[in-house]
Amino acid sequence: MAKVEFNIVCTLCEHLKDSLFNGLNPEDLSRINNHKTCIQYKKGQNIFYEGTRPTGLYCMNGGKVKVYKNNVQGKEFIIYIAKPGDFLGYRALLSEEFYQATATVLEDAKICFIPKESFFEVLQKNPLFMKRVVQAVCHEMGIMEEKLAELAHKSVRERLAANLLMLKETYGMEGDGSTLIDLALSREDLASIVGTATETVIRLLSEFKSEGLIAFEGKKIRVLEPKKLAKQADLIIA
Amino acid sequence: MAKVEFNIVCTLCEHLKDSLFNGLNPEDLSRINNHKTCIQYKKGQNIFYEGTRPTGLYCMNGGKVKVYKNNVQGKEFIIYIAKPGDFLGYRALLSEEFYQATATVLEDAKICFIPKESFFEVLQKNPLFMKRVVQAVCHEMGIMEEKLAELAHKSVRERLAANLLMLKETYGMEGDGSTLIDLALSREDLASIVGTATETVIRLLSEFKSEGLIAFEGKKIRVLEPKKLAKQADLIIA
DNA sequence: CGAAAAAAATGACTTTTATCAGTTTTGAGG
DNA sequence: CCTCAAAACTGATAAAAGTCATTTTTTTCG
Repeated sequence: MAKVEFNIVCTLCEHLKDSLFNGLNPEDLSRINNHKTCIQYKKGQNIFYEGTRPTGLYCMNGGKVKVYKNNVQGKEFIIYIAKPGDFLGYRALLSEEFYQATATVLEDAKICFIPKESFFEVLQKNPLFMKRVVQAVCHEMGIMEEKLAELAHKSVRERLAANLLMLKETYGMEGDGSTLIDLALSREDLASIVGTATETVIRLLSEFKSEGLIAFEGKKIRVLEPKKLAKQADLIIA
Repeated sequence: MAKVEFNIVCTLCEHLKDSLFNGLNPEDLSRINNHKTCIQYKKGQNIFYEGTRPTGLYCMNGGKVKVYKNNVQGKEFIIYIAKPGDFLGYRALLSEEFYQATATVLEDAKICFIPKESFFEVLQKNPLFMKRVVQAVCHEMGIMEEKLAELAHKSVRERLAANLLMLKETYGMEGDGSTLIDLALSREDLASIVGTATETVIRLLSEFKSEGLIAFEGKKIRVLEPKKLAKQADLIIA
């Protein structure tokens, strides 16, 4: 598949406000802008592969990308799902290690690539930017600690409920008193997020549906009763 | 319990070489040194609590400390075990959030406390130090991603084997062709590391023992057959 | 539009692991 | 050295979740 480039100026990027680049001085932003390459990806294309060396930073301008690890049997575990404004692959870049995960496009995406050198230059010149990146990384790490504990001690039902609420927070679109999770996830992907088998997710989703907690809307899920879902997630009873 | 202080000079600290402070210029190291408070803790004492705000950085000079989260039912999940030279509580400090975990002494410990201001001052003045901290945080995050995937898709037996090998790498003491894990962990703590029930750990450990993979030495575990243990962990067969 | 492939769903069955209840062993402190 | 409590261990049982096989539905694309 040929790479389809597109063009955009960082200062005019509609997602700048959601990005770590927000607040960067014009000079540094233009340095980023002048060195970046912007590419359009189709669903299913890979951005980077586990085991390869990062050569720069990806910055999401559109679409959704899953970042996941494959285990020996080929089972996926999705670490996170990147949306416009998010950085992609910065962990391995900053620790100067190989990628430990693979990134694949879930919904057609526009992604800008900033070469390692330009990113590091701006990072080193700009302590405030560095501080914000560090804060973001450490915040991210806190989320992972949370996930670890959740994975260790919660049931699949609880984890599914918790993850639906999390997806609702991040990708939710409000509408007629409920929230649509604006993310076309397959049951298999949802299972890879929760850390369980596809069949189990299917069964639990239909339970949640018959209990009136959620509804299906095409490939998407609508959260009808977030509070009841939270009860399922929090093990208040069990 | 009264706090027992002790005194040590950073430049003479035997664990400096294992620490992120290693390579710091004398001026900055003396700034750290002049502002630190060093305290001795007994087994069972807490260093900090989940939900409180960090006021500085802890730097381990002796002993072992577990950092863990409690779930609703009071079940622990141990995120990591800190040893001399390690920083403690830097994640929440850097992201300027509350502690998300609690730290409790496993083996009598000597820990130096560096006030937030001094740490940040050195961090901001010293880009190279900042870079090393960022690298360390990002490396740590990679380990967590690994753990997440492991927790999601490996069986308890596999996880126990993997964690024994990990503990061997970090706390191992070589001796007569095998390695002693120099860490007095209760079965309960080991279960909290693996993310399972105490009884399950006990059963699996005695299986590993009867298969000749490990041996018990007082409260400690000796790894006899790391390769066979790795086979158990890696799901090469299953 | 229609055929083929992919995804979702359902059912039966098995395995893993948690839980509970009880016993034995160990270790700390008087 | 003895007592008591905590930790380690054992066994039985139940629940949760994975796996496999099969069907139904949806999607893709020639």
